Amino acid sequence: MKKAVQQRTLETRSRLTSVADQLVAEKGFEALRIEETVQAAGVAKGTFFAHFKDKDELMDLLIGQRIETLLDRMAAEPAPRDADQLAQRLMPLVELMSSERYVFDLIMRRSGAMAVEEIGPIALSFGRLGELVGQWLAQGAFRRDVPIEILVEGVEAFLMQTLALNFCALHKDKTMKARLQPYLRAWLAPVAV
Amino acid sequence: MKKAVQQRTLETRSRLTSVADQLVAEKGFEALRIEETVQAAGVAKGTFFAHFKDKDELMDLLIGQRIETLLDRMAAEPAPRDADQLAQRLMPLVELMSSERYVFDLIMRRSGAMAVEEIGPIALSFGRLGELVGQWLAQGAFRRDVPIEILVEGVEAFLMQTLALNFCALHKDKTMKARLQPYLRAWLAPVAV
DNA sequence: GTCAAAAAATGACCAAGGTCAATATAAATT
DNA sequence: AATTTATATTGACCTTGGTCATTTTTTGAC
Repeated sequence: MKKAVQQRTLETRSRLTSVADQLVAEKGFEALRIEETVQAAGVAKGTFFAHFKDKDELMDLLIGQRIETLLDRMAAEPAPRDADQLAQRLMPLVELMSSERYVFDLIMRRSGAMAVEEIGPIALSFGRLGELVGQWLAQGAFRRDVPIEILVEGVEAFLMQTLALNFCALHKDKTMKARLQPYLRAWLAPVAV
Repeated sequence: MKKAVQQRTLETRSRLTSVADQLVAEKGFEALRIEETVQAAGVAKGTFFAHFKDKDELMDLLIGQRIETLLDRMAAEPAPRDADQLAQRLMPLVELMSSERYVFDLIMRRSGAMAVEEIGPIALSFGRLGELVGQWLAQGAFRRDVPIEILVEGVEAFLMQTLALNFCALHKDKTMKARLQPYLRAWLAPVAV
């Protein structure tokens, strides 16, 4: 049996991703061009597509990394105890996702995977986010009349709604925190039984 | 003052849209090609882009028309009186939006407009949907502790969540109605005060 | 060290959306 | 009817993501 993956492969791949990450840092995700990336990395275009299925897969990786970093920080702090604290805790993620329309669209496309083998970094990080939020909801003063799993999905739904409205001319007046808070309050408040 | 718009213009535009609509009916939205469309309509490619800013704008029009048709039917029936009836009423829309991944993505991109002059058929139809749902919520046995506007946005958020999960391998088991219902029950149920 | 097979890299090429200077047509003016 | 001006159409060309047969490099076996 031969060695499955060569050293060269790892180097090329890491060169591609780091170059791309650098270019994104300079000019944003939207502006990244594959041609530019491969030139800067010193490889041919075809090489790129031997390493990544398509442009989205690279973007998935780059954005997924950033989400993971945010999740690390979010998980390190003590659990939020009410809806407003939860909204507050989610703000770094909101900020990343609203930094560019392109980023939001890509996350929408990739946060759920059509097939198991398609699960990428973003989908994984959203799975992790769901677990984290689930733990918080189990601890704090939140409603208990609905399965936590459903509550978590609702939080994700409102997160997306907040972002979608952010890219909408008619709703530019409010800050995103001010938009997310009332949703989460109404969704998560303990219910008198 | 000169006649602003020529007869020829209307004819060309209508030929383009009807040909495209036909092609979509045959092969789906995803498979529509501009080149194919202009050939079938007997015009040059440039002509298409003199009539539509880009491919999305044509798709917006075609999908917007279908949504309007659904809304006509939905509005004609008596108001749903609880969350389950509301979920039921929304099913035709869910079905359209889940017919193709492409359709869902386009609606996500276009249901809110970045600028007022960008408001297209889909954004208009979603405005109309919001008003319709608002009227229903004002009539039925729904919670009153939250402004109706927020409730409506929540319904839209859960609609999108339901569809997003539908295109997700991990959640293929449930029907979309079965997924939408618990969200709307938990979101809209009257609250003891 | 040599050789065969597997893995990786290459770049010409393709697909499909989108642009624009040039051209053709229609409408208003004389 | 001729002329001018606004509007509509054209198609060659551009951009950019993506493909694939061919070539180069690496690796394991002898």
